[in-house]
Amino acid sequence: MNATPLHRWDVTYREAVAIQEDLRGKLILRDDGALDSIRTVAGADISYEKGSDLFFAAVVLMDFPGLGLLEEAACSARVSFPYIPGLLTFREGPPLLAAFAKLGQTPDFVLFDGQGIAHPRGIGLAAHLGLLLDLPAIGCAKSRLVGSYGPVGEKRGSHAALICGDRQVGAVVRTRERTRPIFVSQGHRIALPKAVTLVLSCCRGYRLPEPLRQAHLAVNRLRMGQVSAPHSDPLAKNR
DNA sequence: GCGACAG
DNA sequence: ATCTTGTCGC
Repeated sequence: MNATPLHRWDVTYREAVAIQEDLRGKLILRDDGALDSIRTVAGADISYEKGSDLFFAAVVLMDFPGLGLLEEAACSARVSFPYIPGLLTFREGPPLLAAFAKLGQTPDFVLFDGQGIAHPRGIGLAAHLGLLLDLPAIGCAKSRLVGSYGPVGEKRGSHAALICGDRQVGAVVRTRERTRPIFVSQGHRIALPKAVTLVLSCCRGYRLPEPLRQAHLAVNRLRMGQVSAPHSDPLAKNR
């Protein structure tokens, strides 16, 4: 019955690959009905000090399409899995999921800073975590992991297909003029056209969509040990 | 064997 | 990702 082994994070390289190969088939790459009436969006990011195994993760929840901050959840955690291209999920996944667990509300879709299916085994961080969270998810990477693409138009909103093998695995999107494009790919429960549209509607004059920008700012404030939220200490629930 | 390589 | 200083351009 249970063809899927229990998911584990303390794995070897080989086990991690096996988990990815097992989970990739469970991804849903079509638009989900939940995307018909979007009210909220979340963005998540990680930050840590060089050479340290103490990671900080933050998730911001914003209303959509207004993009006003609704909630912020954060967490710190020890990480031992090294950075290996293609296995980023096993390094950043646990802290990110811990932060999501503290979020009071469930977002209608999530933006991750990493690849969705534009990945060697078709399941990057955004796809993997979208699947585990069972939420529509989109991968927004700042650089390429796999695939090739042609020139991207100069205007905001222009995009080129990201091709890997004989498949389109994503889109290279110009979210801001005179700035390098970002790599958008399906994570889970969403089709590519909608993913591109949503990412663009989350941009507010910056290269990165607002949920990811805010999560990035939040996680860095956190690491710098600053008091950020007006109402609560993001790490208060840890104590 | 060599180059590529999300964060 | 992080480190690191100044600097060029809109």
